[in-house]
Amino acid sequence: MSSSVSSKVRVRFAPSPTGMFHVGGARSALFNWAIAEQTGGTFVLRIEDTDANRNRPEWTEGIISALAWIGINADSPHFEGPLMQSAQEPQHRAAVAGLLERGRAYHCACTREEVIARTGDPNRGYDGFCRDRGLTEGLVRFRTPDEGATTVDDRVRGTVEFPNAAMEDFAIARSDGSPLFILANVVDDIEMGITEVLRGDEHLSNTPKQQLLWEALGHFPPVWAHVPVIVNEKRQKLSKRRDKVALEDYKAEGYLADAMVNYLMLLGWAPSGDREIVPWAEMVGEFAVSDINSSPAFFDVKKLRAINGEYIRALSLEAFTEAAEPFLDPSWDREVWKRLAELAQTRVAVLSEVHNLADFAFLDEPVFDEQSWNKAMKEPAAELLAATEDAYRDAPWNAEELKTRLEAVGTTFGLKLGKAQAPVRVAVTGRTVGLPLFESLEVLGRDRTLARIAAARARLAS
RNA sequence: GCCCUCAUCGUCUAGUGGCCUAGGACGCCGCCCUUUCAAGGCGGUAGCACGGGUUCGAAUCCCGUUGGGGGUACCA
Repeated sequence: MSSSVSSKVRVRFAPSPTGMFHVGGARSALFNWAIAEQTGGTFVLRIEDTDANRNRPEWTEGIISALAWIGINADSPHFEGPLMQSAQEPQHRAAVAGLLERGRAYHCACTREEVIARTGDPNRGYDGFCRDRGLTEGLVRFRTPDEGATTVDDRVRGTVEFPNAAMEDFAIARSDGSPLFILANVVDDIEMGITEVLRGDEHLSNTPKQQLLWEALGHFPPVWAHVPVIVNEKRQKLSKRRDKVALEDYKAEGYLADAMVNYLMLLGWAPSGDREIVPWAEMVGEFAVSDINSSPAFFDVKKLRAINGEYIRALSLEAFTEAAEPFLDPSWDREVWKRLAELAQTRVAVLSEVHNLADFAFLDEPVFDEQSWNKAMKEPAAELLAATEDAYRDAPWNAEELKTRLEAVGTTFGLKLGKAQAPVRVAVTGRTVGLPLFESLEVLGRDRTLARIAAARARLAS
């Protein structure tokens, strides 16, 4: 067997471009990226596109931009690729030919029905019928050992033994000669000099087969690390169909990349001490594959939201104002938005929430939330609104003064400010909760404020 | 069915035989602050799946049970 002379760490991330890039993949990529950065090694992106009819070129672009979003940048010196697996087909075929030649693999012409008919057990795997028939066509199977066990040394699971008797002679190439995932994956890893394979747990049962392949191909297997899957509230592996898993959706909702990265790293791994909000550079410094948890982790959006909120609040006002930009209506006056941004920053957990918080300032008239209206517009709302309108007509237009005047109005009705402000808030913003009222009024301006109060009075009267 | 695997508050986790009366965070609840809502501060709720061992001593080691998850394609 040959072994690598170089001690340079080479990891890889090998998604198949068959759908939206999802959070589980993102976490695996992040773990690999952390290893590459920490060791000064290389992260190779390989697109596994051997299943031609399930691939679409645009998915590849999506993967690259999604990786870039979470900081895995193609311009980094640690980044290599993307390599298309399909381009490696000659090497795959050569490997199959070599295995065939050395008797490590053989052609098989059995159909599944025939195998079942022979074994009488649909659950049992292939029975090895064609092993020594010397066929020259049909799919290609790898000859697995009949006895003993294949031992996989995994950095997160420890030593895992797989009895060879339970391992069927698995297929490595289709009848048309095209390579199958299990083979192509190994050949590529060998070609690319991969030293550590960190991937999702769902591949653990492929590992003994792949390890056999590495050895049969004349190489020492890499260091394996299988990270637990991410599950939904029902404790099942996240699925593209059932669960909200697309990284892009989270981005579109207003999750910050840094927050997403921080959260994803916390799924199955923890920084030292009682810390959770940790910048990437620090996490890279202390990340260790052997510290990764071995039990499945639930993707908890509530926690993600909380972390995102922390990151949003940690932003400078300028950065926040800018980050929220994609979530604002194009028609909104950005100067007005700038005055509102400061008030909104502590009140959103995801950026998309700024829209409903700020919209009142840009609409011709507020959109009334019925529940809010019914709750706030009770006695003596009509009179209070009238008094407020009067009090505001000649008021110096600043938040402090507006507050003082409404406070005075409230007093005449025996109401504290908390109660007195409710009808005014609903009249002006349409909702019972929102940004601080007097600052909002200051931004809105006298004319629009008075007009809205008058409109609400009219609506109340009818 | 078979193979593999996992098991600490509802959730993510700390914990690697005595520091554990099990720590932190999210969530939830309460209080304070307060023009609503947040933010912030303070406090509370809640957990070692079960049963056997090993040991002076077990959340930590071993065995079993139960429960969960993954795999079992001429998919990746």
